[in-house]
Amino acid sequence: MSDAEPLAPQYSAAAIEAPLYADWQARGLFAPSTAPGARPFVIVIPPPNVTDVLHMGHGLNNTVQDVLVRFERMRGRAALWLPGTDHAGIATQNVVEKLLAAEGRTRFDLGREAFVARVWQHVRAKGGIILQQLKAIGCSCDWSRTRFTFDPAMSRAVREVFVRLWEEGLIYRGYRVIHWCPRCHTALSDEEAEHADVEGALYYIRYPMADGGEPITVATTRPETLLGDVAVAVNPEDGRHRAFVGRHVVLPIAELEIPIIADEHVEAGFGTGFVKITPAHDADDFEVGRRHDLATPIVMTADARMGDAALGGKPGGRVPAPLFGMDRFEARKAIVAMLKERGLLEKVESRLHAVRHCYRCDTVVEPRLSDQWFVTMEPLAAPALEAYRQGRVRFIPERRGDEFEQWLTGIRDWNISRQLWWGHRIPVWYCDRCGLQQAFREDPVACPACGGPLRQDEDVLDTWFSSWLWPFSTLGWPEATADLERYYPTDVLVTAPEIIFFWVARMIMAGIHFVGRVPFHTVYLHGTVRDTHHVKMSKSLGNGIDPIEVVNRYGADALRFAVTNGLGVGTDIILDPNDLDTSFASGRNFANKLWNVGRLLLSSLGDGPLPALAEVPAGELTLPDRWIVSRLARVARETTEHLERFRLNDAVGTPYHFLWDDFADWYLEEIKPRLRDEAPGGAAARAVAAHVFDRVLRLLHPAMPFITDALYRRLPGRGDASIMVAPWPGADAGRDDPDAERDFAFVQALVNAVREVRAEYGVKPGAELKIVVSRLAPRQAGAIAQAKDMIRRLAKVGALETAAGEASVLGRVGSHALLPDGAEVFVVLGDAIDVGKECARLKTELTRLDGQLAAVRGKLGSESFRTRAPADVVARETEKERQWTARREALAGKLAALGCA
RNA sequence: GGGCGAAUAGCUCAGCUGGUCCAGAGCGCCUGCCUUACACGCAGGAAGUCGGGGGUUCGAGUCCCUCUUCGCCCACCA
Repeated sequence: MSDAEPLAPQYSAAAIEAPLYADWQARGLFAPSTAPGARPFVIVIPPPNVTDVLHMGHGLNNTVQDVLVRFERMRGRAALWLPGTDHAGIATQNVVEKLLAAEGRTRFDLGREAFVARVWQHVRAKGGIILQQLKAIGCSCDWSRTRFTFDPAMSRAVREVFVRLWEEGLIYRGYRVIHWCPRCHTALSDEEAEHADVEGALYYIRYPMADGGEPITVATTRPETLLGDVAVAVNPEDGRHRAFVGRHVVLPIAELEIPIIADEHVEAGFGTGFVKITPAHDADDFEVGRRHDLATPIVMTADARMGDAALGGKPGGRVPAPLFGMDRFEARKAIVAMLKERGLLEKVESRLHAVRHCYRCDTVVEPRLSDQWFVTMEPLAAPALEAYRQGRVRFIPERRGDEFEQWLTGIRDWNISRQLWWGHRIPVWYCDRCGLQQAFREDPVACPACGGPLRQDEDVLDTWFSSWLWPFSTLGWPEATADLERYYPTDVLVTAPEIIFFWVARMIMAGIHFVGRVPFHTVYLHGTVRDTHHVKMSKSLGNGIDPIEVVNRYGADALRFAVTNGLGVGTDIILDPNDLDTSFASGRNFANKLWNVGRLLLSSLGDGPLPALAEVPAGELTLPDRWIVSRLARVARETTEHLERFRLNDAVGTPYHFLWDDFADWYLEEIKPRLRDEAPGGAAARAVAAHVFDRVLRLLHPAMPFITDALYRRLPGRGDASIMVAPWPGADAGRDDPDAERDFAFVQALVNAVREVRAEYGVKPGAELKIVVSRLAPRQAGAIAQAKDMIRRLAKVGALETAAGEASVLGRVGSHALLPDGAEVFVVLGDAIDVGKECARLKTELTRLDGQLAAVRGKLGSESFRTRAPADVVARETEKERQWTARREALAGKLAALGCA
């Protein structure tokens, strides 16, 4: 890739992107600058699951990060974007278990060691594909620092953190009801058990009184847990039922006598007022049971089949033979049928209710009583809340901070143990001889207390227990490395809002607790990629768009343009998976436009070095030159500000419209004749065009890295320098020139007016017209004089006359159009004129003007407006009224002259 | 059940501190052009009661209330 190669006539993303990426890598441009004084700017990637393949969500997430990183790199920061992957405990284990299932085996057939080896084998063979795919979309990550949450170094950080928390007394073992996924065979945290509405039923079941009295009725959505009931509870304040407390009922099917108790937990007004208490199968009931010292019989196995845990693998006890081994949902039906048969089913009401589901496999989660490891979160949450309230970490959009705050305020302890094999094994050892139970930094050989043999806890840690350390474990913590010193804390975290609690909040807590500083000052939460029905894109729903396919068809730049251009702060991205052409048309079109602008310029700029803009004598700059340079100044400022405010849509849209609407449609059209050999003004035009194009390429580079670099390198005098490290256009990008902007706007209005008349009257495209521009202010006359050739060419005008006052050419042979500040243009059409049509045209204009005038006069006529509105607003309205009145008079004059009715 | 957000052209969205926005863009649509950078283009154009209703204000797409519809987050009423 060098500037010696000519630009291909046809833009081909495929032809430029891969070689450029290889070149960036070969030059080491992704490593943070070591220039003295370069302040670091750091982003750590939200590590995708190691076995993931890129989907649009990743495409969006990583494009945003790359835009920010490239922007700051160009601004001279020592930009580091640290990449990596997550071992993703449950997800990855599931993937390999599925592979085994295809072979007709389970992980238990292999055993723990062989299974873990198998997962590693899979990860080594198939893992990390996604990192290669990130390269295809142009991500400028420092690949030399790639991390994996299961790397030895990361594992060491995990171990250190666990032991520290242990030493601080913040880790404890708890026997309680947790969320259990019967399919994944593991406990889940509260966050991993997601609510989803399910069409269910409320079953009203009669429990006969042990003393033969009238049966009571209990309402439940989960009849299958009935066998685990140990009591029926009523609210102590419930007048209707208070008398029942202390009596006993006969638990149906199990045929056991259980007491009726009183507990605050029961809502008196709800249902029948009687609630079955099943401590081993419901978290609330567990608390009730604890308060009343009740037994906790387990009647379901780990895979959610009926079975009395007390009896091991045998039927009996609370679970009678016909139900034994039955799946929970089958059992629900069976138990309901049995109750019905016995006349104990009073009624069934269908009901929509929220049921928790496994976030990895979507199986309905089963509350399960078991021993698990927990982290006491409150002491970690308090400093995080304080940091947030002090503004040491902010959220974009801001409202997401409220969610964060709310969650931290009511934080619950974190269940960190998983009954999986793929993950960081819990570093706790047990001594069966002396009962020691302790966490170790290094694997122990024998019990430090009694010298007896030790066995390690079988469970592994929640995958998020390694993720929450990511911003500092990746930089070498717990070692005091140079990287940690230089790059921590990081700057911005870019991620999806659904991960705030899983990850963002915990990283903030961990950063403060273990390193002493918030891990990033800004959390930018972008939207979700959805289809045209606003359904989140996902592989399982089949409504996804494969970003790699988009790259192959339209290029990474088109992909990136499309996602950033559609990205308002906090809004979702809607794309149509059934119409890639439409979804990515604007990006593809724009890339093509850029390419062709490049072709035009490169064929005209010559090979020699061009003078810098500053070296062109001011006197040689024409009105269009000054105009485009002034526009550029503003566009550079605005683009910078949009990026600083994370308004990516505007950050892309601003240079897009400048390049297309101003630079290509007007400026390039204007300078075409000047670009011909030896044409007057050519030197200035070349210098200005090269300057402006160079700068707009830089402004677009963060969003469209490939095509901008491909073009930039070929600009004269660039040698082979990459735009990646070209300075970001600052105050020196252009030169503000309000006069030039106003004058050029007038010229544009004139050209547009003539074009409209041409279209209106169907004038042949090639035909040159005569126009007379009249009622000109001196400044406007000057503008026309400066842009005469351009007006002739762009409006196809053969003869251009100007007049300070009223034009002498009037009558029924042309069309009038009004220009800014009272000027007007008369387009001579000769016989082509249609008086009726012209009258209609002018009348439409008059009607519109009258409407505006009425509005502004209404305002000015209002006493309250003149006294209460700010003086500058009143002045503005007064000026409007003056101008519009003048226009109206001019229009009325034309109508009269034409003899319109 | 609690909290939050959004409703602007056929579609996807801008419209940032209420007044130069007589309501904008991209895609789509209509008309005319292959004008030697680009038809993935050029020029022109049609298209919106700014979800409904009420209010605040001299003035509201922009602020407040309410209704409707979508969406998100949280949640132990079985």
